[in-house]
Amino acid sequence: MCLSILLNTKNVGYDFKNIENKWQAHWAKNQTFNVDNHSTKPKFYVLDMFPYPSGAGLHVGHPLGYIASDIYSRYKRHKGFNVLHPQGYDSFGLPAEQYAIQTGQHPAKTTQENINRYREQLDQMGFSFDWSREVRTSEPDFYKWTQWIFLLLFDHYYCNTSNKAQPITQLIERFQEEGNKNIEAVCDVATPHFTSEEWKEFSANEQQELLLNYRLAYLSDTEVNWCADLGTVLANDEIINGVSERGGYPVTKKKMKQWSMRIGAYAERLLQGLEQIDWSESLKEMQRNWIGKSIGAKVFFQIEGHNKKIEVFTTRPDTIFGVTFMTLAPELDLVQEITRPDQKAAVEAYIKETQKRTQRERMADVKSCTGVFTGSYVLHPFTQERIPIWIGDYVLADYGTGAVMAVPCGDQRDYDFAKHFDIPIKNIFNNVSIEEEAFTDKGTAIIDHSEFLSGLSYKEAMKRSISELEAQGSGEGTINYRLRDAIFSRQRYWGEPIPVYYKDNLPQPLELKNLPLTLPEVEKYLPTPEGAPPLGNAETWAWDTQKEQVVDNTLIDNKIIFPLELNTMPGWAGSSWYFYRYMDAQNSDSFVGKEAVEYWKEVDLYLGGSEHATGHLLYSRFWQKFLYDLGLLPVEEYAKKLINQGMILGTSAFVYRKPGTQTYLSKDIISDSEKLEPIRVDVNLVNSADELDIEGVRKWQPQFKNADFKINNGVYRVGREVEKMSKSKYNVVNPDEICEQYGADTLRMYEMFLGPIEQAKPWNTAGISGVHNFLKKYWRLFYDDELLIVTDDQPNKKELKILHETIKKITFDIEHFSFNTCVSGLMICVNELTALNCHSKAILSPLTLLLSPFAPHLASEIWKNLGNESTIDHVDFPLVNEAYLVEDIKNYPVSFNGKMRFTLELSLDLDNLAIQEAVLKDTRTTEYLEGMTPKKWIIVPNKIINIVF
RNA sequence: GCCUCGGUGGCGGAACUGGUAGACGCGCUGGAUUCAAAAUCCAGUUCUUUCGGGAGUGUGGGUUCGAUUCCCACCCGAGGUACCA
Repeated sequence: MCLSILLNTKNVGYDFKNIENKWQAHWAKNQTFNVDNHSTKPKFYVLDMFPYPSGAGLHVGHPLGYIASDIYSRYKRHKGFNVLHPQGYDSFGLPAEQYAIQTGQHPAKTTQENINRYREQLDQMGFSFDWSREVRTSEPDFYKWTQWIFLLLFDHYYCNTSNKAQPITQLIERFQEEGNKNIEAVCDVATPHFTSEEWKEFSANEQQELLLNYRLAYLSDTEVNWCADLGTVLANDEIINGVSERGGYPVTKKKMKQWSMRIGAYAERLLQGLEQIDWSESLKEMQRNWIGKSIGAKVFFQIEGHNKKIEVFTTRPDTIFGVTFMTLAPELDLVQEITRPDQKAAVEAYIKETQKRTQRERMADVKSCTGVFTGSYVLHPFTQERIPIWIGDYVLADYGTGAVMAVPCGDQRDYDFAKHFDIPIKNIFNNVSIEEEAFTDKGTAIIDHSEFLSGLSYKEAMKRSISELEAQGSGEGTINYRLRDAIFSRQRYWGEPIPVYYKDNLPQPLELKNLPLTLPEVEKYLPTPEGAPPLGNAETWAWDTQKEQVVDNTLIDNKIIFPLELNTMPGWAGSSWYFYRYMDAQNSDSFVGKEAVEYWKEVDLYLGGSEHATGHLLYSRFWQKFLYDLGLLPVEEYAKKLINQGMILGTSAFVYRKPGTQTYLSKDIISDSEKLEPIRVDVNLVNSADELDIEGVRKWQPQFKNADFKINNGVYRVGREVEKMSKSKYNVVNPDEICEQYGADTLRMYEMFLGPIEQAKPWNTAGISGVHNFLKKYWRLFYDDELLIVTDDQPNKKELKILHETIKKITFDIEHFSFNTCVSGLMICVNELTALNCHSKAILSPLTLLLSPFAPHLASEIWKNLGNESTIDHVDFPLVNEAYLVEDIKNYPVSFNGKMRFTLELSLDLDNLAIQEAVLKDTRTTEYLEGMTPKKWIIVPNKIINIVF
């Protein structure tokens, strides 16, 4: 017994613990991966999406992308590049705030603790980060510049003539000269026209209000999900079935004055920019769809007996004669104005109902058809027919104008609505039946019963209807984007303060020299009893315009001292530009120094999850384009290439409780008819055969202390389910334990071996021993126990072939981010060399370099023991010598007449590239080829052979 | 609902532009070594079979001499859906 314990604890041969401690200390001491902004080497910037430091610590899903980017960074260093590979923390966020609400601890404190834990875990895995450039979005030194960018956005408008952002001062000058009638600028729809004289007569406040309609950061009334009981605004994410996830309180829509970003101004450029970047086609497609460009027309419908017109956007102006009703989004202000007294009650009730539904529910629900008639009519622009106005929640207020002209014969949604409410349907298509469903095929449509449009195709009718609408002033051709302006206010504590104070209810920006405007201390992190954001709890949160500093609220006189903004910025603010800060993290004069940004320019490889496709990855492109317009950044797209890593899923474990009892049935003795409550248990209490550690569970949670576990054949078997890895699901697997048991190199290789980097996959430690065994086997190529057994023997051709095949494969696979097949390739190589009993230094030395990006600790140790003076980290990667590969290639893929392919076994006369003998290997095709005699053979070594008949 | 991605042995996955499906690893089976265990090594392992073969890459069709790969329809799973990060 004693003996076996002794033997088990002694690590024979590959002692990963010592090796890893040694090299991590070496890297830290020598700052091996700190990178210089002045280098003669070509630059390469590898960026990870920085983590949010959560209280659960880093789990095995986090490092997946970091390992991949680290492999690539190390590879690039071996290829002679000056590699910038930084890391930092996206340290503002909701969870820290919620923890603060529960415990009263300052979020800065818990964030710092979490960061310390993350750092420890990251260091343990041997990443080659340049930590001297670390950034944290919640540090005043960093958010000073986030606030500065906000001020820049506030100070600019989007000029459609120069097609870029321009200073607001320029706009003011033009207003003074000519008013706003001829100005091509992106602004709010409702902005009235004024002349130069009128502008000059406006009061200063009136002018400021008008300018807000043009600023890229602006204030406007926006709808939010309001939960009165929690006293806070909720994300759609936090709402389940119309009630809050926490507590189950009702949620309603509420209008609030909020900061927004005019991202819509950049819609077209965000779309066009996708063409220049090497991102996956699927991700670009997601962004395209999110931006949602559609070409169509605005049409104005005169409201009967009213001086107003309703503006609609339609992609099908060709079907304008098929309009039989109009639908408005229930939340439009206009609805109140036009509702007739006899419909008032029904409309009000309907609006109330809609307020309970989230937008997502409304979009997801296509089956039920709901709506109410307002009692009012609009007039058709061409026929002057009366068209009833309805409201319906399938129309969304923030897409287009929130109003649609309904053409039931040409749109299925309108068709269903018309059928349901018995509204007439007009068929305006030639020779098409609309008895069963709407006719939506644009390709074959011929318009009929439509005056001047009759007989025209879709394309012709589109053109003609737009020109007719324009001629009579009741519409115009236009382009609409689905992309909405981004709401920028958050009623939270733990975010960047918006550097603005209010004078006469108008926002006044601070200046750069006043930044950072640091977060005030508060007693409570909840909203105030009056419903103001948490910053409303601060006692020192007023701006003294003379002293230019934050002072006590009691001093507010609205002459010199004014109240500061209470909202904070959203999570995406800091993450929209952090990658530039890494280039020059210590710079206190600028967000990034000119020299640094000229050198690094842009990110060459960006790695992160695809869940950010339409959030972070769009917002950051928007800010990039804006800062580029101002001449602050050298490129319009910041990330040349992007790889999305798939999420690692956890395998949760369940025990099954009989309702109302403390009896739990083993999974294998449950009959189908039994209704049981599945309860999650910690996956760490279950072994690989799904057997539960019953005693462990009893200790784990009090509810199981006296539970009755019904076992089968002596074991309790749990149920399994794959879902998102999360602390609350008790399925988190921590990398620390694996590092402890197998070492970081094994963890790194195993995570890569698990599958393609871009694919989502469940975490399963079952195969980890295979990778660990590989590293042990690798070690044994070099050492007999502790003694180096590498020889100076000349390698034979077979060994050289194995090595060069592997070099070729690894190089190709790293460059294509196929790290799982890299690991396989290395395994095959080591197996073959072991079988040949190869210990030749000429083979093993380059092989060490191949291993280095994947298992850097082990590679470093071996490299040093091979007698190399320099450490392995910046040594040249081995090059493939094709000569070793060509030699005995026998199997060539063959194509006939450039079309068919199969395999041919050839004996080649390599000197003349002539075929000596050819044997068809693929017998299934011989039948087809019978009687055909080749006229010409075209041979390209290592490529395809073409045979022309 | 909509957008994007995925579905291959008991498991993770491989298969380059359509050409011997299941590389590599796990697990399992048998063997060697060992007093025994660990570790290591060797052999086998898609299913089925009357041992001739037959079936097989989510389902149903299509294109092709030939389909995991291309096209159409469907089913299931994951991510996103605008205040989680």
